Amino acid sequence: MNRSMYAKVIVDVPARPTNRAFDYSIPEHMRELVAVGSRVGVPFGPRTVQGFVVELHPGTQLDPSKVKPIKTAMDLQPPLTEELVKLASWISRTYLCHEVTALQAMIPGALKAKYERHVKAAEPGASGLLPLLLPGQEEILAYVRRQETVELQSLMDKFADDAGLVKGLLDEGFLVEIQMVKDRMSAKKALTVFAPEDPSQLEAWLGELPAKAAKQREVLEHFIRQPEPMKLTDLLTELNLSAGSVKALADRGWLRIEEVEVQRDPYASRTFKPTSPLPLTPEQAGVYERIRDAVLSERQRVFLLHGVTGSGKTEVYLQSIQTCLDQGREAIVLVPEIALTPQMVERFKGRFGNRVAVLHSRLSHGERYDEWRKIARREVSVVIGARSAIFAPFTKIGLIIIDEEHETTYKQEESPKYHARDVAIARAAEHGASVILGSATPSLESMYRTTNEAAAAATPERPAFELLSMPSRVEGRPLPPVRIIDMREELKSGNRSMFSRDLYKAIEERLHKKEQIVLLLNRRGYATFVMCRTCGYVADCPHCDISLTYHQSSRAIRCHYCGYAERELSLCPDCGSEHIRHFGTGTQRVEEELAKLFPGIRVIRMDVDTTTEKGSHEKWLTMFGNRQADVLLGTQMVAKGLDFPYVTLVGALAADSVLNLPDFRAAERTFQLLTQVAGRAGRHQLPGEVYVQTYTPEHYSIVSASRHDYMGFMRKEMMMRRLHNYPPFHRLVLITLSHEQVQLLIRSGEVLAARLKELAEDRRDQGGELEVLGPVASPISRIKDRYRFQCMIKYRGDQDIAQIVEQAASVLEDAVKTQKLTVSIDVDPQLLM
DNA sequence: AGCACGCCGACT
DNA sequence: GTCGGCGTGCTC
Repeated sequence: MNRSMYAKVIVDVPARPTNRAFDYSIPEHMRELVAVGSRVGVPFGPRTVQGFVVELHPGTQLDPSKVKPIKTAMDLQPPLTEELVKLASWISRTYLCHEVTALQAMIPGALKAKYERHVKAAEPGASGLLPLLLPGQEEILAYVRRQETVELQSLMDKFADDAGLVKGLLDEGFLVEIQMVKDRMSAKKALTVFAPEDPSQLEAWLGELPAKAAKQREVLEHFIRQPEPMKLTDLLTELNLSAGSVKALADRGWLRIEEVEVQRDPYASRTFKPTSPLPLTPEQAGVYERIRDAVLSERQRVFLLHGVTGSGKTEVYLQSIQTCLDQGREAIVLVPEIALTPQMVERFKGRFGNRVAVLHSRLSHGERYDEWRKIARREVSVVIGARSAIFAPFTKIGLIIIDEEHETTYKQEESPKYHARDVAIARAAEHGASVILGSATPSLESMYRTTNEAAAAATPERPAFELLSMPSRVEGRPLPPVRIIDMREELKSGNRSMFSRDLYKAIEERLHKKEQIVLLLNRRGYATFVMCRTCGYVADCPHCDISLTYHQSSRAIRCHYCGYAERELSLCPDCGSEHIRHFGTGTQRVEEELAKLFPGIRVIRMDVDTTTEKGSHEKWLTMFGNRQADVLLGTQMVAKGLDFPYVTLVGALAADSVLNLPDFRAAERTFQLLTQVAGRAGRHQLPGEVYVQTYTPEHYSIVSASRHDYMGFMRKEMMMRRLHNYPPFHRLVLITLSHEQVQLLIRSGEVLAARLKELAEDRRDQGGELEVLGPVASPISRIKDRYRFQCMIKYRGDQDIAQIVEQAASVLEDAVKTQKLTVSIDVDPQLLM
């Protein structure tokens, strides 16, 4: 039997006309290496590109003479499972991205293709070429001959002035091009020494050694004592010898030296204290039993676990995972990047030991790749990680947990703009797995899906959720009392400081009692904007539509969108006045103020400016945990998941900072943030207290948060959303156009909106609810010198929105191609910026 | 996305 | 007459 085989390949060319599978034949010798999910190098037009095999067929619809063979097979084992390949197609249809973009998102960065173009000199006289060389070409050719092969780019760089000559040599065949598609990184390998299978042989050989070969003798004796394979470098250091002696033994065939893959284990040097399951409270037990039954049923079930902060959700997760593992299945746990702290990792490693792989953005390329390989080889059965860990290449998933499910980090802001929650539900359907969405403040979208109304409209694609509740904290500790402080009153009484009198007193008291304080201010830098008091000039970013933020430490004003920075202003660039003032308060300024008000106070500031360095996040938290600081001051990142027993005071310095954002979710975000940060206080023996400073003390999000009243907030917010046709009642698609020229942008926006409105009209005639808003300038109307306009589609139910959006977007195809207009489509956007 | 092919202006 | 500009169209 010698029937040919064909592969359908999605090539790594993210463009509309190439967003489909291309057929390739599989050469005989590659049959074993090419499977669904493999990466292959394929000829595509005049070049070679990487692609993913998505189907295998015994035949092809095309004229077989047009079908080219696959050039290289890049993997021994396909990095993607068939299920993931299918999922990529679902993602591309659901979120309107190129299929290859979805596939790329599923593999670690280390496996992203790296294209290399090399050249070598042609065989002299091979084709009877006459040496008709231009001046200078001889020199280039000689250079290439000396190097054997040269990377094309480096050759071009070296002979930059004569790029045309290089091209000429290539065209006329004096130079031959070799294209390579390579991994960006391969597994780390180490030479490893192996003893023979039968160790008694070593004893015999020991006698055969010449008397003077003392070092070789030592090596043999070592392997008699310890026959396990050993890394060559370790062996050399341990026995203090040179590689020669080991090689001599290998040459005799007594020992074997081989390259073996080694793993970079970021947690290798750490030991984790094993923990055993804790006894569950009746409340936890009730929830756990529901989940256990669902996991054992091997059917897709989605639970929304609403548990107040400190109700012991993590223990329920751990025991549910245990059930899943006992069944021989695997589990994925997603946590927000920021919550992926050593505290969290420790709990999982402590319970499941080396069956856990950890994936987060702070790992190096190589470390991340190695953790991923452990998953691919099924050496682990639990993955804990940030958003992209949802693509863990497991084959028998029993349980997927998304902790803090309301967090916006689960929505990827770049293409593919997927939501990990929806991907989790889709994977669960394939695996017959259960999903737990856990939160103290569930998103309205998830909460809505536990209602009867949603259940009635449920489809296999969008199943209804089951609500589980844990309303009490473990050991009956009360939620801390929350005091709302009206900052308008403070101002009236002449207090212009960022600390209200009550908060000031409370801080003083904690310092006295040697207890700890967490302060939240959702704004980094020193001041929000810089203004001249004489003429009103405000320092704006020259590339974005946003004011510059003053940073005390670098004495610079910076743009938080594009990174533009300039030196602080001493004189107004417009009027030359010296009256430059910094308005608004950022974390840096609070830090300074604390030092002034409470001499000797020890403050740890945590924001993106102090936590970019690898391991810094952990370092600060460890310091705070060891009570080496009195105050932990920071942005959102201090609100999540931290658990320190001596924290008895939490202060939210500007509760309305999020509330005033131009986003329909502003109230929800405010409620979530306040609830989360309040949950940091009084988690252990010492009772806690929370102060919320605000200029809008009557707003329902702030009042509800102060009463720990999620249900009250949720009902009120649901009403608002229903009234304005916002999610969860309607769904959204945001289309953002950007271009350097406003005029072209406005024109394109109008063309797009007109087409959308036409299509919406048709749809409404058929009974669909769908409205089109815009075009309007985006809230941030310019970023990095590009203006931005947006259109929004609000629609109801399970309409096929993809079709409409694609049809409408196609009217811009010309402008995209010829004018460099960019179109970005965001299905279910989380941010409307 | 690249890259080649193809059709019109300023040069030997 | 040729070199080279970048508009147009295809890639199994």
